[in-house]
Amino acid sequence: MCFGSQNCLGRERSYTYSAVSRDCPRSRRGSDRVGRSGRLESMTSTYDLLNQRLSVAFDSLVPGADPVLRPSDRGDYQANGVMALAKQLGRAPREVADDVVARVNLEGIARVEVAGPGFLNLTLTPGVFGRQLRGMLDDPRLGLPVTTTVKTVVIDYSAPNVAKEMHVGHLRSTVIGDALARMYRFAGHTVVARNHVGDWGTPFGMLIEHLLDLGEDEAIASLSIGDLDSFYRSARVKFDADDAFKERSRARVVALQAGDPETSRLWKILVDQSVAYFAEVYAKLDVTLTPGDVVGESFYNDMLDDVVADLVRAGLLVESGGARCVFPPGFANRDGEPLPLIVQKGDEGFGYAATDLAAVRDRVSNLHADELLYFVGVPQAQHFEMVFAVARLAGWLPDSVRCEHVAFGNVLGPDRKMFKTRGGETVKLVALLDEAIERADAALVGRGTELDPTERSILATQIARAAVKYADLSTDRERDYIFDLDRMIAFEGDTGPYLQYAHARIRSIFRRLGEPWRSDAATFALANDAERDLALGLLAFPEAFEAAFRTLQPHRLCGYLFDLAQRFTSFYEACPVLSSKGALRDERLALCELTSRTLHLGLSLLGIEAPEQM
RNA sequence: GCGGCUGUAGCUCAGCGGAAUAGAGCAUCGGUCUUCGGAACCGAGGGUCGGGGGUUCGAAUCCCUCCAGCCGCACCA
Repeated sequence: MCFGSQNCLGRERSYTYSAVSRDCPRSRRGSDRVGRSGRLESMTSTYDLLNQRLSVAFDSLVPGADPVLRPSDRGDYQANGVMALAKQLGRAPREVADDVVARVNLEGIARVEVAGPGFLNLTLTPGVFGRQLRGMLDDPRLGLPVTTTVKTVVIDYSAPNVAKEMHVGHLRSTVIGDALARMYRFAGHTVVARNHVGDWGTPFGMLIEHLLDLGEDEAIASLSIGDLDSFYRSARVKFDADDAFKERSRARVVALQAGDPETSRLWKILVDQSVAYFAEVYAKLDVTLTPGDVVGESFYNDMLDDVVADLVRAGLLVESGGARCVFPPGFANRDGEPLPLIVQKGDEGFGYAATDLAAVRDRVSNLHADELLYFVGVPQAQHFEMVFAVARLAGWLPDSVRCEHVAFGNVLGPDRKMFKTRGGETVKLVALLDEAIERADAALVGRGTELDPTERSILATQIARAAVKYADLSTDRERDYIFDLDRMIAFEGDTGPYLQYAHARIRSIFRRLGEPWRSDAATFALANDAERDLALGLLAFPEAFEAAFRTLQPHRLCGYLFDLAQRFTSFYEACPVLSSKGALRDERLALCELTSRTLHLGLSLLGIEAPEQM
């Protein structure tokens, strides 16, 4: 049975692949180049290059020993693994260090020296700089690899509620989830985005009755302008104050659950209007979610009986206090008694645990997911632990499937309390974005921009989005974070606009250049320290991406990009580009080109635009 | 009570698969500017890494304990 649009949309969609982001360079997949040998080869990052060579030497002393290679302020990189190795071997660290140096082959790659208790400080050769930078220039992916084992990854994020306004609480899930979705797609995986909207449950009785009271046309008009909160609130007020309305609402819930056609039609109106509204918000946020990704709770209605049947068959379902529960081992309530996951409530209704279980089951068995990622706030940590535990007990979730609750902290106001308006209400997401846009626009005006109002408004929107998203993405997900518009929109320091500005300045250089420029002739002498520092920063892009991707922590990529932007502005101050001549000019232009592309790609992986001018 | 998260410079945060002087942004103070976009750059001051123990040649990082704050803990999602 197909209740409504979401269900249909969900099924209509091919399960294999959904939205490609507007700027997600999936189409640019082309890093696999045909090398001199004629084989398909992918660029090896500088870090990997060093690590591979060092590992050979370490491995010859103790199999599998890790060089512990890190960026360094003493050299370009340092390897700290010698001390641990020495301990295992029971030898003096300096002696082991000398031994490693004697065994390692870094010919033409780096100079090594032993320092301190046994550090290996590595200084890259000019030759390796030249080769690696050239490799990046010729690679649209700038050295970021494409996976050789494509996985199907289900990313569950955003999850607003039907007939309810999206508020700041949805911001983090939406922004962080979207960034990871983009990163996964870029890495070559198949992403199935799932927007698990709240489209089912008892509130829908009152919402439908309220819709009828208003009249359909009136209700649609009210919902389509995005005034969801007042719609919901009005329904709630009537429900609390009017017994007759309350009675109608209850009856309506029963009708909805029974699949009454007229009730389903009315329900669908609510859902459709809300989904259309969400799409507007996503567009405003520049997030890749589409209505096709909406697969709400109701989608799983038909599967709940099977979920229960499976649990019964597995002997896991226990009746307790009138409800049907599973007691996964290791969870206790406040009295120290086993804590249940309530699958079916005493009134026989299903709660969110049942839906979440059905979703796991569906995503593994029907979508053939290799990974399940849930971008949901940290307060739900225990809930997900229990759901995953039960799913494993029930056999729906094999160990081979990576399943993670990618939690994030709350959004707090500048007073460190949950972010609310003066009146204590949740802050609408659109109101927040509009405010940011207004401030960005005012900043543009204040700077005496020459853009016409239309261009200016587009730019202000891009800047505002960058400010808000970067602020959210650039700190460790799991911590609560303080939403302070003043700081994030300041355009100074570690902010999205600063990164955009760095990028725009580079683009400006190429605009001034007038003629088209090709990097083919560029070579890298890196005579100036600022040039070398910038180059070193450029080479580190693959590690930064890899770290952010592997740990599902976009803030690592943010930190890298900010560092790169700083290296660039230092270079920009110290090294005139356009007024330099000959090979030096080409070299500097090439560094500009690479920096520009790295910032652009890096930001796009975070879901942040990089305008050509600001 | 049990479980989880957090505590690093005045403020906001990195760093936490242990490593050589604990980093950044903002704010403060001082410099730079007839040159590619000053939304910039260079520099300075500012920290008993919540307290205390322990492991280690070496701890912000690992272990124990205490303190403070936030969150979750049976039919709302």
